[in-house]
Amino acid sequence: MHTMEHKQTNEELVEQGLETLRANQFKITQKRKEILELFAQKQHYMSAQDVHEILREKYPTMSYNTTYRNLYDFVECDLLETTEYRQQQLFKIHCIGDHHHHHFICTKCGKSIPIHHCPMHLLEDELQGVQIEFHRFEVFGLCADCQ
Amino acid sequence: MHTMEHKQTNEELVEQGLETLRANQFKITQKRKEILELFAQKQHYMSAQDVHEILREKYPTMSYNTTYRNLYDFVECDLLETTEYRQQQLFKIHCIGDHHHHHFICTKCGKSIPIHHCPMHLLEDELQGVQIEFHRFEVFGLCADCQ
DNA sequence: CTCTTTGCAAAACATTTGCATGCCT
DNA sequence: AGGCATGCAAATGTTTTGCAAAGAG
Repeated sequence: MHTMEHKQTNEELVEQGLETLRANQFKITQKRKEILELFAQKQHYMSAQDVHEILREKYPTMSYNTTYRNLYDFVECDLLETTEYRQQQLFKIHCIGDHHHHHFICTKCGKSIPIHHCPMHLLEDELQGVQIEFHRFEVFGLCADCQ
Repeated sequence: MHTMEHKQTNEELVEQGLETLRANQFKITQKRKEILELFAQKQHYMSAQDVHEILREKYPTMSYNTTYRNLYDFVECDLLETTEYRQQQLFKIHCIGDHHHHHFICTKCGKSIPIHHCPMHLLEDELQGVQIEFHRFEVFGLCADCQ
């Protein structure tokens, strides 16, 4: 069935990510793999600092810059999606193949829960004459584990 | 008719703002009036820098800090509402009495257009067990004047 | 071997705080 | 007069850039 969606394993997510990087002329480095693995494993929104601290555990010499630049490169490739919260950019893996949706985001741990209602189609009449670039719809609060 | 809403004039908006400040034990200064007048007049989203530059035209000695602190105080009083865009906090006057709504925001000039559809009530079933703090729904793009 | 990636360092930028002076009430 | 508001200056924190050395293909 074409509507049947396959739940991706971490390895598959990482492999798809590497494939995307290759397709975009990026070289495959151990650190890039590590970043992908982290995001495949922990599908929460994380700041560049968060990500960097975790990677430092494994690569104590890794510079913040490497983390930072890779995150933004990954966003360019659509491997990651971002949001901003309290003047910080937060990153999360972008599930390939998932249809358009939004998120509940835990303000404490970054956990995200998909929200499948999107109100965009209701606004065509309200927004005549403007040229829409993008929209964001996010619900913030505490997830069950953080209350 | 109780659904008839009165379109507020700039003066009324400013007067209401001053009243709110008094109610919150803030003193009325010329600069605070000026900030309120600016927001009453130009109901766009503006950064602290934007606001400050405009105020500097009238008060060349005014410090950025005064602008900054007043903006955040006004947010505390619910005189202004905020959003963040490209790592910057943007401020807009909060229309007292207006019912809950969201905005289209022009990425070039900050113009905002109200959107009256809010999808929050549709998500109760999707978001069980979480404690919602707030939500944001914003559509970004170019307004008719900026295309 | 070539071009990309990385580490180190520092610049840029917005936010935020401390303190002395000035102003509203 | 008393306490809040302002100006000045500097600290903070994240983002962003430059350049030389190291690594992937």
